[in-house]
Amino acid sequence: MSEKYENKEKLIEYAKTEFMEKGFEKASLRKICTDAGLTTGAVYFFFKDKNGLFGAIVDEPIKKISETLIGHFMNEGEDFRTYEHTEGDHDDFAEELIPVMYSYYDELVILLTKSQGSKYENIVDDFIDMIEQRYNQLAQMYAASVPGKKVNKYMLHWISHMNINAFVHLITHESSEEKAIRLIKPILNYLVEGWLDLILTDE
Amino acid sequence: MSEKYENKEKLIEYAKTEFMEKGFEKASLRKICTDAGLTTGAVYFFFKDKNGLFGAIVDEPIKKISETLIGHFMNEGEDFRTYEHTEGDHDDFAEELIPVMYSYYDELVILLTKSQGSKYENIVDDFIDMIEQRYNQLAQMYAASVPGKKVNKYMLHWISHMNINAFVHLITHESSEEKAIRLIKPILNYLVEGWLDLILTDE
Amino acid sequence: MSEKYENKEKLIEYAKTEFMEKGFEKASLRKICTDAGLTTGAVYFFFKDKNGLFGAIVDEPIKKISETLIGHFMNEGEDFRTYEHTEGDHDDFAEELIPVMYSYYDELVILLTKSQGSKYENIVDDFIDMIEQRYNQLAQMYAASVPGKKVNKYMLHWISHMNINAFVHLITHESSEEKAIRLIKPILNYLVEGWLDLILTDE
Amino acid sequence: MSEKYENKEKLIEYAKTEFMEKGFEKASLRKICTDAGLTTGAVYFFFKDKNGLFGAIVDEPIKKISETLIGHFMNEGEDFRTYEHTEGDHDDFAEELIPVMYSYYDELVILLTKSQGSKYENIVDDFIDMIEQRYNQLAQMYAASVPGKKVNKYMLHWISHMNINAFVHLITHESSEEKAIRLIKPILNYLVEGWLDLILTDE
DNA sequence: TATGAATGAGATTTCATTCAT
DNA sequence: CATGAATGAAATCTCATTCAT
Repeated sequence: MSEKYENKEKLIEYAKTEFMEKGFEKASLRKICTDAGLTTGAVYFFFKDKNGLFGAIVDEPIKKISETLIGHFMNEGEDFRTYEHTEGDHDDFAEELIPVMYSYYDELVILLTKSQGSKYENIVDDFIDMIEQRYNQLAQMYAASVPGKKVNKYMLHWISHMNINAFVHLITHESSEEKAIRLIKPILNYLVEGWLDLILTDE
Repeated sequence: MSEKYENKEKLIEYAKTEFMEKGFEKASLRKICTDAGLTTGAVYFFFKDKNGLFGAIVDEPIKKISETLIGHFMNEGEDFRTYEHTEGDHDDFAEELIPVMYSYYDELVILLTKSQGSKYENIVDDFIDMIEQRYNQLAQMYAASVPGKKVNKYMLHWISHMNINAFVHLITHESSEEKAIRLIKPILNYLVEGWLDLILTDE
Repeated sequence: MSEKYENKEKLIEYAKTEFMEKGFEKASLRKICTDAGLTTGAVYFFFKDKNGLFGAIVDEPIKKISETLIGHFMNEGEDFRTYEHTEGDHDDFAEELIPVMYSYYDELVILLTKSQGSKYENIVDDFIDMIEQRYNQLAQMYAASVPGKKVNKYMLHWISHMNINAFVHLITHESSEEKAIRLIKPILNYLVEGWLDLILTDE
Repeated sequence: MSEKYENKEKLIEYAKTEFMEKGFEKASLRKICTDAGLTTGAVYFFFKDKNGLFGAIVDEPIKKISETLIGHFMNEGEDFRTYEHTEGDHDDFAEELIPVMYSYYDELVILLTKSQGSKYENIVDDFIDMIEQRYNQLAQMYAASVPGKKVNKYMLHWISHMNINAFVHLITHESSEEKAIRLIKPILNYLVEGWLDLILTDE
């Protein structure tokens, strides 16, 4: 039973190494298989194709992170009454997301830095889109309460980009989860200071 | 004289198109040459290799931008007496850099988004390094004046990253130079607010 | 009992679809099995190999058609006294063969148009050979009665070819049995007109 | 100069052999190149792909045959006044077409019997279409002159098929041009006897 | 200046088939 | 009765690069 997925797991393991080293595009299936002691065709029994093998590595982390993002940014639903996020909010968010991220450390680094050429190459943009929608809601509410102002779409997108990027930068530059948590909090607070002002433009 | 490098220029022109479409890695030299009405070997007369051709597109913009960066961040030399950068500073910087960037619009977009696999794939990091050194000087000075504090290297790097990224994001999302200038100023001001605090950690 | 060969039948059914779509060569056993809800190896329990599976589809129609051909062209045995086939003869033959053919419509279309690469790829030639032998008998008799003439082997083969081809063309271009019967009769009559003359050459 | 296309010609030569032996589908480019003393990639310098290489063999014969067909079946244009083709007509046609065909003997045999899987696999149908159009004109004229009759499309197609097939059968069964000419004439005469009657159906 | 030819290495993918369980 | 795993061979094609001319 423990042997059942031995080779599949082996394949995934060596794939991680190869993708990490060379990136999706230049990674060689032949090498992965040889390293795993299997023949090239074996990949195609377990996975649909090269993207499928890559997916076997990154699909779960993507799912978990998406869920966390959705849970945090969507669950508050329609009934939030204030756009005043406090420091605590960010701390909670960080304390929820960082552990998820660091439990898939290798996988995430691969996904975020080595996916070019794969069908996941735009995954960061997807994450950005997710939070951008929420930020847009907040911004629109705020704009409605400030006469003569409207939401600046560029700034909204850039701020969303910055937020996601803070996490991407974190995991790609700091391998310790503990340190990561300590670093991300002030960063989020820094980013939140004045962002609403930045986002509003004269009508 | 104008005909002398006709073919070289043609090659560069079609290379831009191809690199823009497919990225460095997947771009086909054969297609570039065919499109230019030349044969494959021609590239190797004018350029060392694929990277050389890519360089013919991006070397000049890189040089100009580096000069601007150095000019702004280094020229002040040792004699600056204050870390208090004012809004005007950033505006000057933006008004100097943006025109340079937008005068190489296509080339820069290629460099910043399509260079993976080329020897320029880490160019953004190089830019970051350049400003990071200067920020480090400022931060060290500031730290020296605040007892019990030292510079947090991670934050320093991240802030540098953010700054460069603001420009990268700009040129890859806003094609109008005029609008770009209007957008970048509040962004730089936003970023500068509180960054020194962020960068200092308890010793 | 009806369930016993359920999977075997399922396999055959999906094989028909696949062979029809892609032809023997390009048909994928893996796809057939997947479609049938089974795994690749299953084919090799029920059938010897790919050709065996193909045979499971076409063997019965081949047998029935061969029998009809033999029955019609051989049964008359040695005792026919005339080479004068009348219209009625052909009508009888057509009325006997067409129903057999159309009761295996799908199978026959597959056999006649999709068997390239299989061991059945020359089946039409086999059918031709069968009737060619009989035509040869007739022709030799006729030749014997006409001084200075001998049978032209090429013409004999071509006429046989035409006859079989009339049926192949029919089933691959007309799916209605009723119409098929109406069409084949004048065709056979057309073909029989003057064929004996064609077949004889000056010695 | 005589060496200029040496390798290209060599490639074509060995391709003929390989295609003839195994058919388009199963033919191995690798083998063709090895036999020609070249590497696999060489094919892709001279030709677009496998179909391109096949085309280098069969394109010219196809063109010549099409021209002959068109010349014979189309040139008479609008001014033909009778549908009564005489024996001489067929003889002329045969004497024109057969030499063309036999001057591309190998190429045609490959095209007609080994093209399955290539983009030429339906070439025979194309030829049939060409003459079918002309036969249709003749048949419609004839039908117009016989009250209560109309053209039977199936018969029209079948007759066209028979005519083309007579030539296909010829070149694939008789390698001598001289004999071919002697054989095809009576065949065409045989086919033309009564074909108009066959083609007309009661309205 | 550039061509045209060719290399050589490698890429992903597909497939029928086998076999222990 | 059928699975699931894996093989092993081959397939087409693409590419940057080289080099004699």
